[in-house]
Amino acid sequence: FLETLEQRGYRSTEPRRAVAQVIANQDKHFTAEDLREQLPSLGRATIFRSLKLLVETGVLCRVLLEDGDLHYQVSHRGHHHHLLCVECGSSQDLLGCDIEDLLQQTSASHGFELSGHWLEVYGRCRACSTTDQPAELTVV
Amino acid sequence: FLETLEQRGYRSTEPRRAVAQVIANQDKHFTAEDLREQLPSLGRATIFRSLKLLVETGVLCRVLLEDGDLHYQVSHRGHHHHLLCVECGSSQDLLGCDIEDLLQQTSASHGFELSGHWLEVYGRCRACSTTDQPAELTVV
DNA sequence: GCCATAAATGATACTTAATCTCATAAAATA
DNA sequence: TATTTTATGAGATTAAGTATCATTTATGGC
Repeated sequence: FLETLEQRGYRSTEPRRAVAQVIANQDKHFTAEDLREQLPSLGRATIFRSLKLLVETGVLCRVLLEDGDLHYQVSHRGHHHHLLCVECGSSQDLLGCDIEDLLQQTSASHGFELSGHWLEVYGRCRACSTTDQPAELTVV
Repeated sequence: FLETLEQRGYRSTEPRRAVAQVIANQDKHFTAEDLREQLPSLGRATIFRSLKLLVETGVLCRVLLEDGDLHYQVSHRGHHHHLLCVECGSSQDLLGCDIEDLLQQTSASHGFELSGHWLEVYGRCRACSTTDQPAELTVV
């Protein structure tokens, strides 16, 4: 995580190491506030600055929840999408999705020069759809 | 616009008519703040309450801009997506998109029970891609 | 048309999320 | 280790939206 920073000329500081440590332990998407709770010694601004930096460098990506909330999660490199479980809050990455081609065609037919897109997919993960009772509604 | 309200038992009030009037004249997506500027006589809360109501009843839909900003625009009924021009801020609706089927398949192969999705497509509209110079960068 | 009542409004306080400012502290490197 | 540049933290500030509640307004029965 920190390597990317160094490559770009950013310094390896104690707060940034702390942030890296915490996000590495995160198994779900999280908010800036989540980080703050786990890193009470860090200043507000530092948390946000770090998050911004991490998104810019591609270490984190942003996840749009169904209710409009914006969360963060550790990112796989490159463009990808998320399958977000609306019950347990887990997320899987969607890598082999052919949506690009489809969009390219559709856009072109509207005279539109495609430059990017944002896609989030919501549903229930395997674990949650086999148990009828939503086990952990409070997690999200 | 107002018919929907009446059908649901909401009252047709002066402020709501004013909001309906203004959004009908909107040719692009807009923010709550935009409305406020055009309706300075209305209270803050009323604007937000109206917007919320209009989204719930399907008259408006929310649009996620590339930079994460959330805007509103008049909605076509039913599920659809937007082709958003990143230069002039215009948007076209994408109705005949087969993405559902594709997502359904992809999700299933991940053991995922699909329940919904959110898609925004960014690029340049026909007008902006023919002129090399972005005519109105300030609009968005 | 008038009145009672239920709902909507507006002013303002509050909340939440994020950014800005700037003096201080810490890294990197010479 | 001294210098310089960058990052940090505290707190003020902004922005977007929600909550509260007294006042106003629409609506439906009379």
